[in-house]
Amino acid sequence: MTNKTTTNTSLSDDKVSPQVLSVDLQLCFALYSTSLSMTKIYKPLLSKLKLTYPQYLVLLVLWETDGVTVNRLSEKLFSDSGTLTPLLKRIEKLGLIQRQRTAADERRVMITLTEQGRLLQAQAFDVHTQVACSTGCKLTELQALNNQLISLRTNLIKNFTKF
Amino acid sequence: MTNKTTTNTSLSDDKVSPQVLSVDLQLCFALYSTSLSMTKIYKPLLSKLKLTYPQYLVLLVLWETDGVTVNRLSEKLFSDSGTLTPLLKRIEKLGLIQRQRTAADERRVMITLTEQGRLLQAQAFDVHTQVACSTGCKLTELQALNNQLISLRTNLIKNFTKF
DNA sequence: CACAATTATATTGTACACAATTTAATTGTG
DNA sequence: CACAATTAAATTGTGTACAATATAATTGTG
Repeated sequence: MTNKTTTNTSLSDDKVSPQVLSVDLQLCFALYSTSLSMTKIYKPLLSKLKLTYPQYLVLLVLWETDGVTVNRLSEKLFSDSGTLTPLLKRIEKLGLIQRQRTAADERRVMITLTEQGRLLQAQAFDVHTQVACSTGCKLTELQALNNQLISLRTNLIKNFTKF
Repeated sequence: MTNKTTTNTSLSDDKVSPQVLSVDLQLCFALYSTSLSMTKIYKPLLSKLKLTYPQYLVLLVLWETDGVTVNRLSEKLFSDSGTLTPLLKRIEKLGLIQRQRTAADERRVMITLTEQGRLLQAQAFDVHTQVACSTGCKLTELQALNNQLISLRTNLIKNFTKF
C-alpha cells in the first residue's frame, strides 16, 4: 500500500483507473473535503470557547451587527430556520445571546448579544489567527481562492432551479 | 432592505462595518457556504437515483475501483467509520452494494457493487453533466480552483495537530 | 501458545443540514 | 371588519459528521 499521508488529488490517484474523473467532478469533491478539513481545524480551537463552527459563524455576524432577526441571519449564513432555531437555542443556553420576539411584529425573533457574548469576541481573535496560520497559503492566494469560491457560489445559487 | 438576490461576498457586505473581516475569515465562510451550495445543486439530481451526495461519493469510488475495504474508503473520502458504517448500510439496503467480512481478516469489511450498483453508473453520468453546467465556470477556472483547494486541504491536514 | 497491544469496524451521543409540515401573526382585499 | 393569502419561526424526520467508546479479530513478544 502507498504512503498513508499521501496528498490525494482526486478520489483515487494512487491507482490510475480506466475512467479518469473529469475536472468538475474532482472540484466538487475537493470543495467538500476541504470544507470538512477546515471545520476540523476550527473544532479544537473553538472547543475552548464551547462553540461549534456554525455557532461561531452566528457570533461573527452578531459581532459585526448586533440585533438581527432569525430571517436576516438565515440570509447571511445561507441557512434556514430548521437549522438555526435549535442552534440559536444552544448559544442562548451558553448565555451568549438573547432571543426575543419583536414588539412590532410578534412573528419575528430578534437575536442580540449578551454582555458575555460581546466579551467573547476578544478571545475569538486568537482562533482566527491560528486558523489563518494553518491555511499555509499566501494572502494573494487566499484572496484569489475566496473570489473564485464566491463566483462559483453565485453561479450555483443562480442555477438552483435550473433542472 | 437591499435586493434579496444580492451576491454577498462576506458575512455582511451590504452594511459596511467598523471591523472589516479579514481575507482568511472570509475564505473559511466562502468555503463553507459554497460547499453547502454545491450539495444543494446535487440534491434534486441525486434524489432521482435515491442517493445523497455522500452516498454518491462512495459509489464514485466503487465505480473506479470495485472491492474496497471500509478503511480504504475512509482514507479516500476523508471520512471515518462512524460516518461510513451507517451510510454504507443505507446503500446496501438500496441493493447497490454488498458488505461482507473478508476471509483473510475477519475484522475487515469488503464493499463491492451489485449488478444494480454497476448499472447505476450510466444514469449518474447525467447528474455529472448537469452539475458541470451549474458551475457556470470555464474549464480553466475549475482547474485552478481545484488545484488551490487541494493545496489548501493539504496544508490544513498537515496542521491538524499544530495547536 | 498465552496475552497485551494493536487494528478494523460498530455503536453511542451531540450537533448540524435541510425538506416538509405546522403554528401563529400579519397583510391585503372586498 | 372578515378572511384568505402570506410570512416568520418552530417542529419533525432523515441523513450525515465526528468524538469517544466498545467489540472483536489479529499480531507481536516472551
